[in-house]
Amino acid sequence: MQKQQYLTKNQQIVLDLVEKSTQPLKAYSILFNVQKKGLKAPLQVYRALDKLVEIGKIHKIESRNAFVACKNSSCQVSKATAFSICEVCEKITEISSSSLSKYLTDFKDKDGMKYSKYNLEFFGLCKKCR
Amino acid sequence: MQKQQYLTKNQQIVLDLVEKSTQPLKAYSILFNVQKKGLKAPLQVYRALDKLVEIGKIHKIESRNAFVACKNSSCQVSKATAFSICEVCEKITEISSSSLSKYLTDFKDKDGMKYSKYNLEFFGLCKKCR
DNA sequence: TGTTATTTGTTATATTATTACACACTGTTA
DNA sequence: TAACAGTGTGTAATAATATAACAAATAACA
Repeated sequence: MQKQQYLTKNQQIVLDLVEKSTQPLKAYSILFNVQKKGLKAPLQVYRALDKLVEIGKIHKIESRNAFVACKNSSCQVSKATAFSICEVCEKITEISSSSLSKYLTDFKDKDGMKYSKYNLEFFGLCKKCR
Repeated sequence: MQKQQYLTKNQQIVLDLVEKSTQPLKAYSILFNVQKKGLKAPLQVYRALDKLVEIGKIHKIESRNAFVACKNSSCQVSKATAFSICEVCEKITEISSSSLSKYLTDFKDKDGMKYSKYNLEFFGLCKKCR
């Protein structure tokens, strides 16, 4: 069997919700919102989220246990992510800076080790909150 | 009242344990290990961890919900952290690269926004696992 | 000594995430 | 076409991670 080409029903329902949201959503908030669509159990949501993260449609904000849709339409795989997080209003923005991603993708540590993936989270105050 | 100068008993117990460990520890594994020393409840551990993270003695590996002692003895505040994580053996190393930290500390986004703190996690395979 | 902030201990509970198992769907291949 | 492999689904139960709320103890210091 080939790798899945299209999203399944559950994955599409979850993705639609996350894409509509202007801010990151928590898993159980997603669950609450999709219960009318038939996803009754946490696992149904987590499975959809896992897949969507794997194929790069959404990202997980690790420090917040929350999920956002990937804004970068060409993003097929989630292997280089960077976010800015306002510590007051919790506004979260995906950073797309080619110089930053180039710097980090090329980064080698002391032992010359190169990494296949990274996640970066910046914290500070957004414009409004300053 | 002045900012706390020395660690409290609970904080010291938790720090000692985390410093002795060669790998990151989970909160409930810490709890299990310090129960003989009188810390019986999760909250006692979490409170100590919060404080230790705040003063930079330990860092949290967000993607793993685990805690490591800071290897950098001069690290007083935890505001710029970077780790490498092996996705096979889960070995985690704190990266101390002055060029990396300079690059990230100086990083400004499109709007010219500068951040006060960041956390970076690299994923890949360590030497042994390749 | 009285005041204030911080820390502690305790119980209960909230939040986040996974295990386990039976079954269904889809395409491959023997 | 029947067996199978891989993936996805539904469900219940439970594990793992983290916080709320409150009363009491402790430390700093005017």
